[in-house]
Amino acid sequence: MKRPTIADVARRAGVSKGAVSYALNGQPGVSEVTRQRILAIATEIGFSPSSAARALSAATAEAVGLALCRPARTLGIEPFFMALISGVEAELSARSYALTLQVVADHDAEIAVYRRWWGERRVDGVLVCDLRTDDARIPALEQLRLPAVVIGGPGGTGDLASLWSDDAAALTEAVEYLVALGHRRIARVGGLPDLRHTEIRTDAFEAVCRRLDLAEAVTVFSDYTGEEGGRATRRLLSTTPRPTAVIYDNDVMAIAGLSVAQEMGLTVPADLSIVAWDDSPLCRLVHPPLTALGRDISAYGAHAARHLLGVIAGEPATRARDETPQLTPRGSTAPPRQR
Amino acid sequence: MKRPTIADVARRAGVSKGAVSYALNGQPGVSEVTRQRILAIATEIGFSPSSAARALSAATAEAVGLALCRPARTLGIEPFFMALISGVEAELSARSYALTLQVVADHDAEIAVYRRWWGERRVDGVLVCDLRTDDARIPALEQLRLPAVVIGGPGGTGDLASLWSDDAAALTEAVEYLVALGHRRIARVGGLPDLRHTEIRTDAFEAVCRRLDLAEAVTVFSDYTGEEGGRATRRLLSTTPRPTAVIYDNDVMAIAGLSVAQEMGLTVPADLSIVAWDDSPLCRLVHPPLTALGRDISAYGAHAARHLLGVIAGEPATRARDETPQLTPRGSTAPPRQR
DNA sequence: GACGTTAGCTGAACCGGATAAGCTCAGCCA
DNA sequence: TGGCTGAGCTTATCCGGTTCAGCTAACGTC
Repeated sequence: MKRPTIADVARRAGVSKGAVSYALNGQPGVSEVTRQRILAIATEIGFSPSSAARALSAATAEAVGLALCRPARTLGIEPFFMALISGVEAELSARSYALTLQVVADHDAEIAVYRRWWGERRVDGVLVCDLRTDDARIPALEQLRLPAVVIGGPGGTGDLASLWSDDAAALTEAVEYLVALGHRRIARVGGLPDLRHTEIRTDAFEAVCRRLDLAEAVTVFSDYTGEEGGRATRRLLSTTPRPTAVIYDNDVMAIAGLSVAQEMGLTVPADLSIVAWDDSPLCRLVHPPLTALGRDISAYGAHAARHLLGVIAGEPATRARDETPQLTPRGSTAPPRQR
Repeated sequence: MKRPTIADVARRAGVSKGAVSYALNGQPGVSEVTRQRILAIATEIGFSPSSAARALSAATAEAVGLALCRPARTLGIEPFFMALISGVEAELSARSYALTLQVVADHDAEIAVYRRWWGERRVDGVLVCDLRTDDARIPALEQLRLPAVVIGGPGGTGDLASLWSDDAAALTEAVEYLVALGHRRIARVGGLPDLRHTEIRTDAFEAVCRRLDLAEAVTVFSDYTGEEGGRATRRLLSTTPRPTAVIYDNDVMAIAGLSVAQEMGLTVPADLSIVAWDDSPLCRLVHPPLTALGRDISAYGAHAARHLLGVIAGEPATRARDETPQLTPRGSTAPPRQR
């Protein structure tokens, strides 16, 4: 089966290539009668314009890039990325943009990918995940002038467009909720310490603990895997006095923490309350179901994609705020047992 | 920052565009001295050839497509796809192929995407997931002559290349293992019934139950979500006599099943043994950790990608077999309690 | 009836590579 | 010395679109 080109359509319609181009792109320059005839023929022979040819002359790739910089090991487990991607995709495919994905080992490799994509004109813009403090990708992208939307912040995104959610407010709400239940010793299992949102959450945690006059705000850092989450939990639960509540920076670690607590003979929520970030179906799978700070991650991805398409179209690079994560109380939180 | 083109390199090297092209692609036609000079200049000004221009003249996109046809709801939870994608990616990026991803609603939409990709010359080939019995995508791809590798089978893949793993053997092994522990009433929570691999597993399940003279081989079909997996489990555990072991078609349903069993006051594994497919870190997160049929899904993806690149290069479309899933016994299986 | 005006189209240039064909010149041989 | 060869380059063409300049015929205007 031969792929039809614009010349095939032109020949069958008895017009020039240019006329076909005008007709298909809704440009003036052809009569309505001719346009309809050309459209009918194009549909009939199943013509879709070569993305390469279009990219070459229009200098636009009709594609958006996403580089994921996490080891395959942790990529799979967290539902976060897949949900994000499906949201991004929904927005992109509605405007027939393609999504180009690349898994990279570290930030240097990621910057190299951006540089290559830019040189190859393979993408019109990129989405940047997992913002770090003092992130080398930001100046690199600014220098390339490659349209980008940073998913993260606020702060540390340079002059690039960004999309952030108010993690500080969400964490504060979670702590206040636990305090309202009667908790005074609250600990936290954080994510990778050099990620910007870990820093934001840690600062917020310390601030609210100070404000509410709680015991020292202990944060143990981890790497989002179940193993590390379990280990961190074991360490926290071995201190005296033991915390009566733990907030986890993702769902996978929270589930591992729940397992560890039960293994150590503690009853959740009577002996230990657990709050997870990244509410996902996983949180409802376990027993008791986990109280979680969640938001619609698909919508977050869609929002980011929409924002990026705007920047590509030439809109100013603004900092947009997405919805604040909402606390959904479930069975894993309760007043602490009186002792 | 202006993107350098081949003309820029040519100008700085004092040669023609053609000479640069020969030099960069390792073709004869330039002296070694000139080649080195051109390469040095290309590196210096950070030149990478426009993928669009190359695609246009070479008629190759240097990209592979993957359409995911599951609702966003279930896509996120299962680690399977993300692991598969990271394996595919590792193989592709090593040969500087890009991966183009698209999430679609159903098979008709997926076929439309293939048709568009083909017309746009956007991809050189595609990976096909979630093979169904009597799958409309197979004839569509054959008709387009779009290189493809079907992940699934055996059987039902037409003349397309495919990659399959011996699910029948794996399921048989799991049943034999449970029988060796002393189980006689084994049930199964299957995936979507019109998926080819569900059919294969169901057939294998019925065959081994007949051979070992077990009670009727009951399979309850589900949709891979935790909700449905839990519901199916509740139904199975309410029958009399109750099964003493359940095999689940994915990890998420198995975890939900574990939760339901514990909620109903059953002890796992004393009252109920549980076996999960798709061994993933999730299986080790819960308590007790789940006995699982697992394989290296990243490697599976890499294998599929390698196979597809071969087909694109013109190798015959063969049916390759990947490693058979291995049973990893953990805490969720034990001899049934004597009653 | 001569003269704009404009709608509706054509022809050609262009995007940035790959590549076939052609040109130049050194080296070699008769 | 002239002809032949082949290495090493240049030139021109092509891929399949977009877009601009230009052409033609119909129409309105005074």
